[in-house]
Amino acid sequence: MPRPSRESYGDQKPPYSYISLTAMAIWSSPERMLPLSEIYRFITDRFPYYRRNTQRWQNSLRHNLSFNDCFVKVPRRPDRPGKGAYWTLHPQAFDMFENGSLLRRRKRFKLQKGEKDNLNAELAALASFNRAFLARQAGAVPPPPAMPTASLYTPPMCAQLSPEPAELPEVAAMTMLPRERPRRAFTIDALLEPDSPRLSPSPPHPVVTVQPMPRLELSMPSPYVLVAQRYHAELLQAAAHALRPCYLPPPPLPVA
DNA sequence: ACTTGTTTAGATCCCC
DNA sequence: GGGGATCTAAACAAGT
Repeated sequence: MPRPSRESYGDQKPPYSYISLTAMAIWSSPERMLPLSEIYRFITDRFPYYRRNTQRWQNSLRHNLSFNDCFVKVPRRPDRPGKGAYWTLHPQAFDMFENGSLLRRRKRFKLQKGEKDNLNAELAALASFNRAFLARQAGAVPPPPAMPTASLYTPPMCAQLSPEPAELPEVAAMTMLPRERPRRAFTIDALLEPDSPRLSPSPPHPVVTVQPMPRLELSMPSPYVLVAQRYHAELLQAAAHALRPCYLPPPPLPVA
């Protein structure tokens, strides 16, 4: 399929890849994770170009989410039912943009086979936990299985959890499309700089300030779970609260 | 029925 | 020119 010329973004199309746009959307959320529909909304809110031909670019975006290891699908919390999972960025993936630039990736982010297997196993276990949680809420007998992995809850990892979500950079006014490719670093935080009224007339050019990319500790174990950890912790709290009378300890199973 | 997610395929763009 | 990154299209399965 013919790809639009690189120059064609000049009139409308932003110079950012779908990966970049998705990363922006995810990064803009308080929990650093969003369902697909919210990612769509982020993009259409800020880039009028994407209000057209939605089927085309949304298909591409979904393809990117699935295809690229830099995006991690986190099962929904049982107390937040809805369609589709949440999507988050693999923390190590922040390193894949040159100098934090969203314009072009330095290198495709690829998990090692083992890493990917572990990740999938943990997320599958989490999804399984959620199903059991829901079943139990619905009155089913079997208690939720043990939480997915020790790695998520071992003290060193728990100690890294911040009590509150990381500060949210306000969503930037990004409704105006650049006429030419910016020549300076284009970081997620720069894009998400302090808000301005979203529906007010856009400035003639986007205001882009250069800020250092947040450097993440790449040495931390299971780095993808920074978001999932908080998610799990909340899940446990919710479970303990909602099911206190019967959740701890689980009733003994009837002996057949 | 519609949305979400996965996979495959083929094309262009861009850096080396 | 080769190879990686990106874009687009399409088919299909699964979930809501």
